[in-house]
Amino acid sequence: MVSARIVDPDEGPRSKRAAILVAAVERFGEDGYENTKWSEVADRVGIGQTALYHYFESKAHCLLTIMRLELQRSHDMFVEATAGKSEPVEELRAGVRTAFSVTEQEIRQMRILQANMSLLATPRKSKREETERVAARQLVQMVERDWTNLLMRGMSKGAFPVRDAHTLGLAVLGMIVSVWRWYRPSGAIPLPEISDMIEGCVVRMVAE
Amino acid sequence: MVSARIVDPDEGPRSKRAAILVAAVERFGEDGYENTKWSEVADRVGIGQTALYHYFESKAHCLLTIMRLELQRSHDMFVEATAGKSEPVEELRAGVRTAFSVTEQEIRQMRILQANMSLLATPRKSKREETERVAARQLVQMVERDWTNLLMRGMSKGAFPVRDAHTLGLAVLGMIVSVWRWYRPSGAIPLPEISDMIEGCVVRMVAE
DNA sequence: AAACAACCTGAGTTCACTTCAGTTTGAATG
DNA sequence: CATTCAAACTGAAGTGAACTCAGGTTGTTT
Repeated sequence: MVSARIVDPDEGPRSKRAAILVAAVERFGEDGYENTKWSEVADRVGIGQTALYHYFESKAHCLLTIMRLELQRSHDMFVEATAGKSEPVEELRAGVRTAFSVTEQEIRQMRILQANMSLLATPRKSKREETERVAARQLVQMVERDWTNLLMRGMSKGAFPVRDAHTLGLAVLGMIVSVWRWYRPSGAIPLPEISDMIEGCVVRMVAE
Repeated sequence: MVSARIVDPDEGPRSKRAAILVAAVERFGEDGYENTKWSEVADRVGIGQTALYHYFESKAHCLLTIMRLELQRSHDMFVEATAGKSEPVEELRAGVRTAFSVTEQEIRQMRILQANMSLLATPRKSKREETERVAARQLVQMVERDWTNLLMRGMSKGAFPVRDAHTLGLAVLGMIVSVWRWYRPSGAIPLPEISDMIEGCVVRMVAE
């Protein structure tokens, strides 16, 4: 089940939290966060608008939760995919490939994450929102460090020419995530082709 | 003068349009569009909130205008910088270098553009907003075509290996503009260094 | 069946953006 | 110098979507 990913452990049996997150991902992903009325999400779940506040402190709190969960997933997938690879170039390729091994739901989550990244910059007034924001921010840094560390390992092993690993990592990551700004499943180019193209680009950028 | 760039030809002598745009770029660029109150922009210019509506139909109309102007500038600079270069690799390098030859005001404009790109996806209700949106959208496509055409020229001349020029162009462009998400003039790495790093990455990506 | 927490609701509030119904300013004209 | 006119501006009122409040309902647990 698609929603299984975004179920948190400590939820009551009649909780609609997961359903709200799924509905919000759909609406925020298709029409954008600002363009989506919070009450539309309630309608889609089949509850009144005010019931949403039983689960999330605000519309922004829901958005931040979606972003945090997606960042957590991205980080976990990266670690899982690159673990146990001894050859730096293979590790690099694996990192790129997992970034594009995603379901349609996850594509929407990536799109939401990219479109609202700047939300993580400024502090939130309410406590629960701020908690999610800080968590998301740390995960962003963790993902950046994932890439930086991968590059540094390759450089120290002599597999990659020595360059500023941090800036190079941000460039690689920036190129990968920029895809979610324009890619649509209905588009002309299938995702595996894009993945191969980016993989080649990243290898040439880093290893030559 | 910095504001000279964003003065339109047909303005009365006491018009505050340019001053509003400058103030809006500052505020939207520092705190973000959503985080900035429209009335704060009025305060900074030294007029009442309602006076803003003499120049812009809405807060969004002002934002779209800023984005359109920045896209126009980016396109014009690209064309100017790459014209007359006969060597594809030199043309490529020139394209990257001009992308990073920017003032602090222009950095803020790029940041605003990147952060609110998704606004261009859905139609606007009011006429003047929609006009700006469509113009901005066409300029985005023009900038994408600028890069695609540059790459195709290099491929047909045999200077670059043949690849899908459109996807490759989007990847190059995506990597370049992703810098404006994290770069701050106060940061540790100076912009010329970042420019050199990206220039090298792009050349390896495209020409090898 | 009593108690309790989880879950939900309609009515009302707030805040920023926006509209309205005019007023002021200053340059051009007779 | 007075008149005219459009550009520029204003305070007060309106709007809509996010949010709060003061309770009501439901299902589980003891």
